[in-house]
Amino acid sequence: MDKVRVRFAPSPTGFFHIGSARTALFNWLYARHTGGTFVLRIEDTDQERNREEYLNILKDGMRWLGLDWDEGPEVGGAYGPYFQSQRDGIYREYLEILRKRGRAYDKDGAVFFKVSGEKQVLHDAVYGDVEHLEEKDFPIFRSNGTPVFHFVNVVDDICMEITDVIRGQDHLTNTNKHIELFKAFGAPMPRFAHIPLILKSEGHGKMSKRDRGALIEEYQQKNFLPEAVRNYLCMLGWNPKNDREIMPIEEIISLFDFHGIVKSNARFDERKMAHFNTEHIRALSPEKFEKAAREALRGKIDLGPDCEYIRKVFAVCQPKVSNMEGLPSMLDHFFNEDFPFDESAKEKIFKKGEPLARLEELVDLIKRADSFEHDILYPQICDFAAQNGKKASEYMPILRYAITGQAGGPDLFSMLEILGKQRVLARIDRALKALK
RNA sequence: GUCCCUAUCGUCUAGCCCGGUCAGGACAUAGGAUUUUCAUUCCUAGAACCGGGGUUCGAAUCCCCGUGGGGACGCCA
Repeated sequence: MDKVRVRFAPSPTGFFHIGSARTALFNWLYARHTGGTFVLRIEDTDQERNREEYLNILKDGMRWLGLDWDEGPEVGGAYGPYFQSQRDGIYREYLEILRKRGRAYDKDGAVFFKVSGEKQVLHDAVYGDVEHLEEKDFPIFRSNGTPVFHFVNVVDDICMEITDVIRGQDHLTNTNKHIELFKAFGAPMPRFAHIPLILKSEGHGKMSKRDRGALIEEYQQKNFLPEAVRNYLCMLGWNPKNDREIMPIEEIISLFDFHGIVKSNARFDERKMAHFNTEHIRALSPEKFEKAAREALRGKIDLGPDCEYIRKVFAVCQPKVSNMEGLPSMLDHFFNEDFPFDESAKEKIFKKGEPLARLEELVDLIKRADSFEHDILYPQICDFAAQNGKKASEYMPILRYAITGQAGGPDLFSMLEILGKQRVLARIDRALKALK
């Protein structure tokens, strides 16, 4: 069997849509699974709508998702150029072939392809055999002289020796036009594999640009883990048939094939996406977590250079983080003694009892404590509460609030240990004054 | 309107090809347990074979017809 060559052929006329991203992903997976070549080809024949910035967003999004291409813009390759706007000469040559064979004719200043009038059968790797009749001749060159999608798509797939066309199911009936063209050129037909569409999480139709979660840049901005987004996208329309979902990409690559692709369209679910993100964050090594956290905190909290303190802070926070968006508020107090006291948290803590009185009682104990180690201070405070005939839960929440300004967060005693006696006492003092 | 695809819990899905399992997993939801803080974790529960015909001893699984959902019918890609 020939070496697999697949391509992702977006047109840079909009932002990087989640559906496009998944098409790119499936192509990439198949290339990596088979040891084949992943080509990035830019279909920029519609001059009206193409914009340089969209191309950058696309390339940036693909790199972020780890979808590296073997041929295409920036990396080059033996089948270039990889921009359709630069392949005009090639399209003219192919047009001549069709003219000579009597399959192309002029009409209204445009050039039309003459269809065979015969029903074509597509042998789709996912959907099986699909019969369809293309009834009408269709334009292949516009009256302004530029070639049309169906034509350039097929010509390029022939020139670039694409073996497998993996694309959205919205192209299923278009494929008929493409089959006609391949046959008219006498070119070998690639294998087709259409993949189901991603539907809106609510309402009708497929995911559109305006839907929440539809653009890859949203996830970049919210500091989702790219491997989490990629993992979730893998499971939308494909599955390994072994009940596993959270998986390293290497495992997915080794398992990926057309057999696992589902035929019915999938509804996007941002909660499940969030779950994948949380799982991937928790699974990060300390080093990778620190790297991701630093990225998420850039411009928000100045951490300074790497040090033991930062590593400890990250270590207690990582198991509590569900998404990187919440990280700045969770970490703020570790790097800022003037941290704010959260109002809604205050309400919750002051709802019953006399938390400030309890806090004052703790001051003495903390002053006398000769160790701030988690395993020593923890029982001490429990004992202290018992001696006073109170529950430890009357002391802990207000202490947490005093030293962090929040009602939740990492384990209290781990934080006390990291902060140390002086800072804790100063914070209690500050809280006592601020909350009176 | 014409054509094409599709149909299992609210959602993503396994099972279907090669009929026989209490129809399995995950997210979400609701309870509970543990953790004298916070969260995690764990357990449990509810929750589906679109409808109707057929074939068969037996249908989620095969066939037909409806219905629902999606897509394509551009000098967009």
